[in-house]
Amino acid sequence: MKAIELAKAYDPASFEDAIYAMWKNEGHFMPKAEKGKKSFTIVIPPPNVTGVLHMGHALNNSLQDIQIRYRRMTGRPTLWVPGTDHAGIATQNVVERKLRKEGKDRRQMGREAFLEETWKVAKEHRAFIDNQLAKIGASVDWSRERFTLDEGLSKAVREVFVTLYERGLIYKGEYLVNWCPSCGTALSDDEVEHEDEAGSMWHIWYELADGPCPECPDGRIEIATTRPETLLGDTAVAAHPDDERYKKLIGKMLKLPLTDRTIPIIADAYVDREFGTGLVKITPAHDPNDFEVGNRHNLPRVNILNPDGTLSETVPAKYRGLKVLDARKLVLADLEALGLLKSEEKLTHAVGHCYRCHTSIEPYLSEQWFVKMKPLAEKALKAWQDGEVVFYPRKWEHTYKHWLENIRDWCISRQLWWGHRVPVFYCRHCGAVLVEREDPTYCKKCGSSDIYQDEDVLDTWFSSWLWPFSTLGWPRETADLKKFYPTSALVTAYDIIFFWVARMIMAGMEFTGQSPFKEVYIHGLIRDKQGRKMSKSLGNGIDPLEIVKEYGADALKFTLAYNCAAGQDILLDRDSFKMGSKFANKVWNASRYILMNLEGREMLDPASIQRNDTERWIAGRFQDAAQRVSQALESWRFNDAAQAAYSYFWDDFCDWYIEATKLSTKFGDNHEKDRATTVLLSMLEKSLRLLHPFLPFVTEEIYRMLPNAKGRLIAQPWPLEKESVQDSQLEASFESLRQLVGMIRTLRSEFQIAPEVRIPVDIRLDADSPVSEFLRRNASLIALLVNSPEPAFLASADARPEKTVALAGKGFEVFVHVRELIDLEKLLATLRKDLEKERGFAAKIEAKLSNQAFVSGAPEEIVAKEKEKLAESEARMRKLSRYLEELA
RNA sequence: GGGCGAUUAACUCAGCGGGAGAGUGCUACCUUCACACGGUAGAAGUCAUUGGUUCAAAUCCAAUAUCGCCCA
Repeated sequence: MKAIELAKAYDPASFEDAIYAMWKNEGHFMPKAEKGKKSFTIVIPPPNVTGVLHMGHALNNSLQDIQIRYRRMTGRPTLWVPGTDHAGIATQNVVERKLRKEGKDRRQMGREAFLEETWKVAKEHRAFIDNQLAKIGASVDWSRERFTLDEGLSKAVREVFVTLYERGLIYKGEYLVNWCPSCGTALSDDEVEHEDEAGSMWHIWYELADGPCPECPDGRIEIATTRPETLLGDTAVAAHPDDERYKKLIGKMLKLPLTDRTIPIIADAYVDREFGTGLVKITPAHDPNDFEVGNRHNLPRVNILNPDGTLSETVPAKYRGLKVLDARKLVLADLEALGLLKSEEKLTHAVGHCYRCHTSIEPYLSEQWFVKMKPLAEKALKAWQDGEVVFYPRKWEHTYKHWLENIRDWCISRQLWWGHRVPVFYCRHCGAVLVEREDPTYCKKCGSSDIYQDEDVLDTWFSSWLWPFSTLGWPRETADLKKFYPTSALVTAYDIIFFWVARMIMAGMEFTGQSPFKEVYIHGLIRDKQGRKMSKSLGNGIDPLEIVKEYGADALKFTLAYNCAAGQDILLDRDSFKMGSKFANKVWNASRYILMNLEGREMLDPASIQRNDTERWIAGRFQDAAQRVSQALESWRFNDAAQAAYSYFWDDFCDWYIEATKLSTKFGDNHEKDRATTVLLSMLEKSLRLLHPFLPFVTEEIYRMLPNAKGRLIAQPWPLEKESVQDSQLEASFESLRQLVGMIRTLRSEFQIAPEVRIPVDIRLDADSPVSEFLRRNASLIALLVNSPEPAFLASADARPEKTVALAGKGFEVFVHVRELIDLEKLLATLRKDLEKERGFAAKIEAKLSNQAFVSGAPEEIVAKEKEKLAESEARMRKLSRYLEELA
């Protein structure tokens, strides 16, 4: 063979793009048809089409990619469906902002022109996101990429809307909804973020219309509110029916301040007698609870707001057109002037904000479309109870359950243009409501063709909740749907369990009769080292593409996986990614070393090869690692998987195995060199397969150079063998060798013996030592690893050689010929310290063993282990004491 | 108010019943063999506090404190 020269430094930028293109062009991302193998499918959580992938996406997609690559290698037909989400509000905001900069306005443009513009922007952004996914190495099947506004997915939305309508689960009605005055649309409850804000509780006097009376000599009552401007929409004041203080006032009328209206005092059990004065102003059009009270008492609803959040025609002229906060100031000032403002106390209270633009949400009375959620939620709950869907970690199932059990109807109409238009038509002639699978051209009821479509669009989540099956072709019975649905797993962060995960399960149960995925893996969020969420406003975000540029996609992926412990948030800074980068570099250089030494070597027939101790040992370590990685990935424990791979490759493969092979490759004869090289190449090839899911690019790049490569690494079988090659005897023997080498190295280091100084070493084997054969057999290896001439072996009865420093091993002693090189006092101190430590250890075990409760209570094997530990410790103490005596 | 998590080495975190671990950082020595993005060796922790269960507790239970998240 010829030597193969890899570049001296690992430089991911020089090959990652080419490798990705190669995988893609060769069709490796598409599922292979394997008979008899169960498919493995993941649908990507679709990012917002106008968004930019942040570190959270990088984590999410890295984890999916690791799973997908692992399952693909196990031979299952594996599919990862990519795609994006049209993100109604967010996208419309982006485009409107852009238009404003150009001096345009969507209303002037008209719906059609606006949508055309939005499609253009969406397409550009989508290409950008696709590129980002490719950069981080996501092995998604691009031929199946979907967008929530695609024709097929829109069909699914239509089908679902009409079906739910037919089943009586969709209705239209005038209710209080969460209104974002800035976005100009209704939002669902889940789209409102509550945040504590500093506010005030104002106490206001309401005067009785008929003046003072025996029940209220003061002629006025006190109410408290955090939103004084809404008093303009009050239609009653309520007290608890059993509240003795106000019983006699029920039915009396009040002058509503600042207006010429009068409102009644009513009784309703909703009022909390303990709170404030026990009297509550009732504003049915601006508070959810008041809305209910209003319904019970048939109160009028006075909607004081316009859709843009300014005060409407229903309020006195001076307040009209003011924004809520300005109106509040003016109302307070006017109340003050009238002597009706009793007091103000500061408090903090939770205020709802729009999850897209962060504007304060107003409860707003309007006509909207809703989905009746109870029946859907029941099915989703049952699916979970029946074990059809399992969460990793399990704790998120509580969140899921709690949300479903307390679910409220879902407001699905949005006052936007960008999205799936509500598929409802109205007849101008007879007022009929037409909900059909195809757009009607005339009214089915009266035959008139004077019909028009609802202006609103549907909530984006109304299309994303269908994602796992709509992407596979539903409602058509496609081959993909049959083969890949239900999908295997969903990978997402916990912040969208409500928005998305629970709703997908509901939709899956309702429309396909099964849970859309079997497993839900919930990972944490990425935060900075101070634990703060990464955000644009804080400027503490880390752009995954910059990390890819600086360290490579493998470093990004590996670092994220290594730090991804079940259910925990991940705290990172830029430097954290050095970890993955260093590991990739290590893999690169270990491979470089092996490949650069192929000159003149010949590959031997693997069947003819006799493996030496180290080679059998590393094979065992490899199997152990493969097993641990597999198990960890099967149970979604990414950090365990990454750590097992890491410590195998670095601590075992590089530090011991490769080092040990130098004995053969540097000092062996040609046949021995060929033999060792053949084994090395085989172990490297297997190791690359094991590492591939975590470091796909660098492993594939190296694999291309391997003389023993077969095709592409991405398509190679997962290297876990069924038969165990582990040998605990061999493990233990190798452990002794490591101990022996470690002790000598420590001595050299502590007494500052230069590395190039070769020091002779004798090894005295204990009488019954189980490792004597092993150590004798590996004498040359020991010599190589500690830089000594080949050690001489002594029997237990042999005398200690002169002028040596003694070291106590397990089953052996080492005599190092360096007495004249070292400081006697220091050596004595070291020995005393060791002995002291050993005594402390032995004393603890003795105490345990002399405790009758322990001996009788603990399992036998534990007691036996303790006895063995004590015996070992005693043997070591005997050796150490002897060394001290000899020195004295 | 209800729920969930966290508290382990200077930092970021694993471990979750049987002698305290990793990565980074730190110290010493080494640019000689693939890697200084390296090697070898080392220092570093009353596992938040207080009780309890157990032969045995960082690990299980209870309370407390601090921090964080979700829901109302």
